[in-house]
Amino acid sequence: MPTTPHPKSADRPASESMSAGIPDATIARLPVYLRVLTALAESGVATVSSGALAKAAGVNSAQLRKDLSYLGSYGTRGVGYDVDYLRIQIGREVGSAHEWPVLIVGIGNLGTALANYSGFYSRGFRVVGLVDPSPQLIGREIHGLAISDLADLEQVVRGTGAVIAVIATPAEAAQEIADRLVAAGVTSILNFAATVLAVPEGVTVRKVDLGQELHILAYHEQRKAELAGKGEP
Amino acid sequence: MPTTPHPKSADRPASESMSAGIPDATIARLPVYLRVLTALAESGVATVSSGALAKAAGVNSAQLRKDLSYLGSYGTRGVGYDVDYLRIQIGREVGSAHEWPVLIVGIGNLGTALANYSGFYSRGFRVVGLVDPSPQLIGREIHGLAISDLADLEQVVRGTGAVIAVIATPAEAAQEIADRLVAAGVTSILNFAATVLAVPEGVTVRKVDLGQELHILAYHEQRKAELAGKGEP
DNA sequence: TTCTGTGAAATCCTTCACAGCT
DNA sequence: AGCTGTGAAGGATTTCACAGAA
Repeated sequence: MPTTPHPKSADRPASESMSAGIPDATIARLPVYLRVLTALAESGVATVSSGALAKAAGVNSAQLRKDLSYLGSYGTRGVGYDVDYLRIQIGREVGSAHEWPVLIVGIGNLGTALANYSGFYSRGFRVVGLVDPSPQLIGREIHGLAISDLADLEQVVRGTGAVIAVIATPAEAAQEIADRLVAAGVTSILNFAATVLAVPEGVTVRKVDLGQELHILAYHEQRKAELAGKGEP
Repeated sequence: MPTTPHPKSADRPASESMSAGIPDATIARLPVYLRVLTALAESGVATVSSGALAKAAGVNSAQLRKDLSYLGSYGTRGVGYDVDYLRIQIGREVGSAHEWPVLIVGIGNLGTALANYSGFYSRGFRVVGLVDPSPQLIGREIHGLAISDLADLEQVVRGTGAVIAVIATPAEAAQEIADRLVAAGVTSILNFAATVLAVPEGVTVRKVDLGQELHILAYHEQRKAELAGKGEP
């Protein structure tokens, strides 16, 4: 999985009332199921078995059933799952019932790609703010949304009510921006910068490092090459 | 971690000669250590303890020591690790001794961002091919490299000798492109398209789904909101 | 004494296998 | 008869805690 500086130690969150404690690994897969279910619904499929859904999502069917069991018992034994109903249930759990306002900081190539990424919109995220320090970019629009000056970061955060922000700046700038975002009220950060962010307790950071992903592939390539060197069975 | 359709079952790779069997979780962290070590070297630091390195990399110090122990015993008890030496060792293991030629398919916003991403170059990857079907893009150059016609995909793969490819196309096109890449000799794919790729045994796929990452953040946000509802300790 | 290297314990995740609805 | 829901087994990863080298 993407190497995430996890919520670390964290005292057992005390009150486990009702819908608590879904494993991170599971919530990472829910969006995949959601996408497959959407495709099925569009194809007019009304019910689906765990086996079929699992295959389309690229996971083991037992895993799929266990994942869904964390949400509740939404299937029918002997039949399968109702596509539309399951879609609603997963969507609710995953947070897309909510419309999340998202702020993107750093409108370079990557930030622009993210601002244009339609996948966000269709999954309940609204890009409500674009921020960059470059005078050449400030004022330009992407999908009708004007780029704001980095100097006004705090006002943009407060004005949009965004609690989720994406950092797509050079590594050098990332920590300072994270500090300012957190001070202004952001509590979740998706970090594309190649640096480890220090944030206070209660703020969640997920890191995506593109070079890192390639490194992992390169490692597997190297292993393959080594294995090929010695006689294969 | 990034939700990766893992090499699945995979028979125990038989011959465990010398440097075999490093856990995936560890190799996912090695690039992070590498980056921190590079920064330290540039700051003129000659030795570093596991505690300091771990803190800078955002991991537990026991974890860092265990990770490094898979590579060998490169530290000195009572002292720490020699920054330059450790850097070489990790670099070798992680595959950056090799210069990996990489092909990018789909030169939209994301593909362009990737083609411009300097992080690749500095870590031993060379973008040697850019491919897109759009007549408006074919022939344009990014950093002196011209975009090739998707129709010529196979020739580009063979001509460059790339075995690692990045797919940054719409989801609909991804599977067909993956099939063609594999047929032409590519054995590792980094997939940004929002779809599960089916590939033959022996081909490694890593998937990065940007919307998915946001979903996970949204989930944590929702949990925070729920917890805030009931009296905090 | 300091800090690494590593068995062993603890935790987290996946897969199996089967009881129980429909 | 078919397919879900889930204890329990099995793996993998993380953390602990301490023996041992400098």
